Amino acid sequence: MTTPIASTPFLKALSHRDDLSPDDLAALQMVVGRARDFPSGEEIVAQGSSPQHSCLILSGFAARGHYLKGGRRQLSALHLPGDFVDLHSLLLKTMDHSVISLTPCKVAFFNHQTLREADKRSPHLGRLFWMLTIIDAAIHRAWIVSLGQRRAEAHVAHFFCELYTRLEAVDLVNQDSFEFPVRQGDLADMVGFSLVHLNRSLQLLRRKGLLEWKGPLVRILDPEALRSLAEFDPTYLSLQKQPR
Amino acid sequence: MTTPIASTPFLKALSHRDDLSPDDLAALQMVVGRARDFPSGEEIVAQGSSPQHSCLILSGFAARGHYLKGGRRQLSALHLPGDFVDLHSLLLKTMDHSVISLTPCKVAFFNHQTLREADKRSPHLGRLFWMLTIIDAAIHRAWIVSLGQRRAEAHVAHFFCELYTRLEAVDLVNQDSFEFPVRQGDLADMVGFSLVHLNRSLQLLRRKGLLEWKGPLVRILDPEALRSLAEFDPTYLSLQKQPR
DNA sequence: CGGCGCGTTGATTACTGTCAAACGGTGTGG
DNA sequence: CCACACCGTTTGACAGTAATCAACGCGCCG
Repeated sequence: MTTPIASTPFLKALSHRDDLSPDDLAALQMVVGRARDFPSGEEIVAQGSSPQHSCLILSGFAARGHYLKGGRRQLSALHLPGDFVDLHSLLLKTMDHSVISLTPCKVAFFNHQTLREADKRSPHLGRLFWMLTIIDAAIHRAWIVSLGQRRAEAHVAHFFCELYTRLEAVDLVNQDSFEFPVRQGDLADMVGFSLVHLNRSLQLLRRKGLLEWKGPLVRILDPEALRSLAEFDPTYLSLQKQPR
Repeated sequence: MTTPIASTPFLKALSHRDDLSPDDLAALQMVVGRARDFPSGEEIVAQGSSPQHSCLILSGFAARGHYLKGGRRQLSALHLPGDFVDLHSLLLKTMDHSVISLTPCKVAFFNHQTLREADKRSPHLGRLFWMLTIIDAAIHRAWIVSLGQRRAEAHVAHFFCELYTRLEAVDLVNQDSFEFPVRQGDLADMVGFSLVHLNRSLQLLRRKGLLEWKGPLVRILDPEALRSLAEFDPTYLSLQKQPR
């Protein structure tokens, strides 16, 4: 089974940042990869491996996982549909972490060699790939700020502001709500505190009427208050169309 | 005043990761930039600005700073001699954070246009630039893991393991010691805890005989114990020569 | 109906932050 | 040469946030 790289959310993510020339699109067309389904909680890319492919999330949520002794775990990134998850394995050779599915996921794999050829054909497209990895780094920095400086409630608020904004960019938001069928334990491992404490932080936000999270559905009830509580500034997501 | 990009530590950092072809070196030669001195505590690149240049640390220590309301601040990265600090501004347009000097710094600035031309002349060199930004991202993830999962003592230990390894890669380590003339308050803002608590964590490490830090000089007394305490695995620094 | 996975709650402990003051080295001026 | 001010480090006491341990609730499925 084969799918064009032009998965809808991926194209949306790109075209939010820059215009795609016919050349870019042509180069994109030549990059096709096999798609594969993963159940929830599966390892998509293994820590320590040296992938020959980079993967793109077509649907579902995935994360980067770092495992420590004593069973502790930190998730250093959340990836959503349209995210080119491990472009960096193109240059880094050996994975220092693993990529896991947090929900059932459909994932497309792209051969590194093919990606290099696409880059040669359209250097501009190559720069856009570079840009995607740089935006990932910017998101990492935002997480570092939350982890280091925000207390639990504001940290969680910031997380949802980011999620809301990123999902909006790939048209996965409906009015004020979106699907987020992730377990609280996984979110706890992203924000770096215990499940119990995360749960209590969520309740604070709920009781203040800022958001709702029932089953798989999140509703952002008061985006403005949420942003203000989190001191959220979306600049780092680079959601502006500009020549790159 | 003008300096070749071929600052010694920068070349060392690159050649630790891959061989440089004559073409790469030629392309590197054409990229020259003005060097400038900054006193300690100065803003090198301002948050919110849209730089036309990317900067490379020739000497001294710099950091990325994120400022929040209430005077809180998080430093999301530490940069040492040879680090190409804001290559990402080439693609991101507007800075979501600032770059500041933690010590007196000599910094070289490289015009974006020139960098693009060098990339065109040597796509391999361009890939190496990309790689550098990807390694920065890997370091960010390592910091996220420390912030989220390690308690103070291990977090600081991990910080010094990383610092030691990165400085070694640019020949700035002498036996078991290196210069690190940074204030504890700045380090506290990197690891995300209060100055008082950082100070106490340092004392733990000292009392255990793992390291010494007097004035500007750090001595790693027991690297093995330090690594073990921190669960430090240098894979993420990609210090292996491989075709990229 | 029982078991299971996930969410929620309570009680207690431990870690980290905050406030405030003291200490020590260094540079300047009388 | 000493007093003094300044900056960064260190210490002490206390408050507050988050982790841990353990149990309970609840919906879903066999």
